[in-house]
Amino acid sequence: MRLTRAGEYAVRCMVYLAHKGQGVLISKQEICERADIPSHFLAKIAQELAKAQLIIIRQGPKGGYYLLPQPEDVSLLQVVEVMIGEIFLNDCIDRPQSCTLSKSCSVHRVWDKARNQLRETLGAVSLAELAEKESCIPVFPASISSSSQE
Amino acid sequence: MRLTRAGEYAVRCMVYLAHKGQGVLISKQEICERADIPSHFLAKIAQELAKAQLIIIRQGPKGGYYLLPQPEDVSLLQVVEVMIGEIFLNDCIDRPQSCTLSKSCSVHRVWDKARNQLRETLGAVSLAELAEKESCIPVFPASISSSSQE
DNA sequence: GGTAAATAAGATAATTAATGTCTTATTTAT
DNA sequence: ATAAATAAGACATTAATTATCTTATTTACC
Repeated sequence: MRLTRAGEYAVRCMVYLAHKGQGVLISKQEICERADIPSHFLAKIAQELAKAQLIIIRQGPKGGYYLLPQPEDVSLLQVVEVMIGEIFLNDCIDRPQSCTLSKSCSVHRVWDKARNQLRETLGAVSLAELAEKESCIPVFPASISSSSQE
Repeated sequence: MRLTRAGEYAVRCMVYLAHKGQGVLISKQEICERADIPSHFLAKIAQELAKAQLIIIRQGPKGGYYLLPQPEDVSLLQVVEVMIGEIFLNDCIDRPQSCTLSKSCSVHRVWDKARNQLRETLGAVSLAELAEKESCIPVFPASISSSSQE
């Protein structure tokens, strides 16, 4: 019951972009190096983020990614669920038919509550808040090392 | 980010035993059939529950399992964590060294809060509560079908 | 337009975790 | 002593995750 690497990488990428500001194009390479994400892995992650309309991908030289919505308008929950799918915690919440009683099942109700709380907590915080405070993702506008990964 | 089958089975098994009452010996076969758990899989799960002092295993003819503590004294969280390990949600919570700033990282703080909430919710409900109310685990003292799984 | 830089897209491989099964050993009621 | 019941651990299968590789496409710049 843990966030996947892909989910973790997506969060890092999004926080990094949010820190740079909405619409600011950043090269994939810079993101990889700064947020410590394997280059090809980020490519796949970015595709999903783009499909979900969270970023825009620009190809070609001077290409890269930029944040599509305002950082205030994207929650941590959104980013996480784009990557790992909707959070359910327990199978019987996802597929009510897997459990005959669902609605009146005491165990079911606990998982339902836990799930709602979790989604609420992750949904209450925006990329803007995450980016404006100090975080593990190094964002200072320093020079990028020239050791490419690609 | 979902409870494993093993975790789900463990909960079913424990709720079933709790419904029967502390100290009441129930055959493994009965539990398997009623809670719909593959027999050999339950064997492994039971070993972990026993190691964690949640049940006692009796071998031999007329053997089976019974609840060691009072149902009031076992939380859903305990059962779940015996099976899947301590819940962390995010790697950086489990291993603070995986993230340089940990304490002051804004992302870290959200996961920490979410984790605490989740563990609190699961920790607040006991097997006694789960067993006394209606649940998906069929517990009525009916006859067991004679079609053995073993 | 041509070229090179940058990312896309999808296939594939490697790794790890989860699930389930099988075999042999041990315990215990009768 | 025997048979019933579970233990313990090895093994197999499946699925998910993570990562990489190859080929294709886009686009800035000459």
